Amino acid sequence: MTDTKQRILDTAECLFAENGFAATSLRAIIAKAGVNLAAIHYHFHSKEALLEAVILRRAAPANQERMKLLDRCEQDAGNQPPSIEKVIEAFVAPAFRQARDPALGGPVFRHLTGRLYAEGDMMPRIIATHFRPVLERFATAIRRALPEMPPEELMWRVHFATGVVAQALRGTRAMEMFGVLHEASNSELVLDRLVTFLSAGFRAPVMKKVAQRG
Amino acid sequence: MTDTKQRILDTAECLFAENGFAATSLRAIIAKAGVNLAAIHYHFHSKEALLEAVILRRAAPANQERMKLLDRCEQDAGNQPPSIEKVIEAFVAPAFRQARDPALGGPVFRHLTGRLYAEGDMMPRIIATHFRPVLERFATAIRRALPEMPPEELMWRVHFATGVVAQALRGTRAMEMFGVLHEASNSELVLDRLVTFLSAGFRAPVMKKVAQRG
DNA sequence: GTCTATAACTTGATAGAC
DNA sequence: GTCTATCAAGTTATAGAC
Repeated sequence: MTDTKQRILDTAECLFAENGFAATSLRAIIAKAGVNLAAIHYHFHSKEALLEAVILRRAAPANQERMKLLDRCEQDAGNQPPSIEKVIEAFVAPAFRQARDPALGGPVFRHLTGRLYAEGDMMPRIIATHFRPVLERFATAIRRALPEMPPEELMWRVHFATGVVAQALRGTRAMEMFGVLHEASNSELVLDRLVTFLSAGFRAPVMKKVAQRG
Repeated sequence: MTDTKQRILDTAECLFAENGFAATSLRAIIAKAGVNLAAIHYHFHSKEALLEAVILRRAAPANQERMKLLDRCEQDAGNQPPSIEKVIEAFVAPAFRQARDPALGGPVFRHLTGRLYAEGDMMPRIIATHFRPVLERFATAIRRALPEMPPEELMWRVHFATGVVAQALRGTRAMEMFGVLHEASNSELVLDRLVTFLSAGFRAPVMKKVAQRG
């Protein structure tokens, strides 16, 4: 990959994560990257295709790792389904591992992922294309880990959990707003905290009011 | 309030919720509202001031109701702090109540709130101005409801919970992506599900690994 | 592959008639 | 209060020289 192309990808990743897709102009990217405007259209075709390239570069390996981790969980568990803790960790860990590796852009892409998850409907095509297979596989694993849970209830919990993951990935700037000191958000501890919080939510007994209606 | 002004507010609310702030042009608003471009600049001063007006119109009464509900919880509980369930419900219920009232714009503003929560850092000034007092009051209530929880851990759980609330408010379009049938998201049941999920997350025992480090 | 130049269009904002 | 007309700047994208 040429140096120019890579610098464009890096800079775009950074600015999309920082300001969002719509609010980031190509000219802001070329200014920070020190490249020519036409170079973007040469290497990528359009602004949207650039975003897709940015996503794919990091999401593809992360999603492969997610699948591999889930494979291993299911092997280790033998005939039984893996616990909800293991499934959640398999899904979230790759993003944190990536964030700790400067060669993979450090925490920048994690922020971008968080933003994309959170905006969600803003770029449904891209999300659906590159995340759907992984998400469906994990949805199945979650169903198997909690076979007693009514499907409708489980769907809602997955929905809620998506919000947690997005928030956790996006980082802690929201917390800083309140002037709270806190540990680095790529700490291993955050992953543990996340798994604890989510697993408890998933395992919570179904409310009677809800269960009666189905 | 003039009819024009109100139509601008309604339409802007709708489009900001649908497409985000940056991606919504003033001309898209005037087209859908059937008003003149200059009218926006006459009634509001700028695009950003329009957003703030949109937010304030709904957030102010909702936040007042949040405070009132929390007051009542604390009265009912006497000397003891109210349970985490009650605190969470006091915070979230007004948004759902508002969403069920067509006179208050129905679910539209709830979607917008969810988006603002989720984008978070995108409009920190507005969020900080209009939500900070409420959030600080509720943070205190949560601390009192869970006095055993180490403050650092609690901060993270509040951070995670913010993501859940944002996701729940934003609605279910992310779920629809997977073709799942589901009940209406302004159902009373969703509120119960949300409270159940979040309370369980908050009450989860602190992991040993985390507790050791503080 | 990289550049300049520019087309073609959209944006937020304003001036001034009515 | 509401309109038309317009500004100045910024946008994505392209054509064509090198």
